[in-house]
Amino acid sequence: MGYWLMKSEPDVFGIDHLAARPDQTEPWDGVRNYQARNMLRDQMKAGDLAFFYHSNCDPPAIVGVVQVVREGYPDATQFDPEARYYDPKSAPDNPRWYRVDVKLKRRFRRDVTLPELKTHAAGALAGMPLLARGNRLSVMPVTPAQWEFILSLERAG
DNA sequence: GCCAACGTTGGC
DNA sequence: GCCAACGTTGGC
Repeated sequence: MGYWLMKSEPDVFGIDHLAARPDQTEPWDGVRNYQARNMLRDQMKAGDLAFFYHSNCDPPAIVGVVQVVREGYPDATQFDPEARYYDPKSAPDNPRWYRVDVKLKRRFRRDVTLPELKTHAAGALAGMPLLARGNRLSVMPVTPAQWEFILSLERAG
């Protein structure tokens, strides 16, 4: 089973929005970066777990866990001229962008903030893309060891 | 609100 | 194919 981290801005679509959705499930759409697209399309499997990360807020933090409940399929918003994420260069017979469906698994007992994560950047979380300078990937892999360590941080707080 | 980092675009 | 210009991300 794979582990991931997925970023979203709480003002746009935060964990509260996900919690309010029917069946607490939502398509994770609007990803318009090829590296992230490849992970959504090719690597994320049903049953995989992901940290839900709030970005562009104070403080940025991991706030919960979601589960992939539908594997990669074409992101319909790319074909909708009214949609914010419309991509006129993407052809319906050869979709450029993909999404997965995620379901809220649980909220963290407490937020595990980016500053807290950073205190382990040279230790247990070394090499984590989230902590790399200038990182902008909105979907990224998490190793099993990193996953367990972050859960231990949550429990320790 | 600022700005560094990064990906994409498009002229050549 | 190079690279400058531009737009976006996201921490601060």
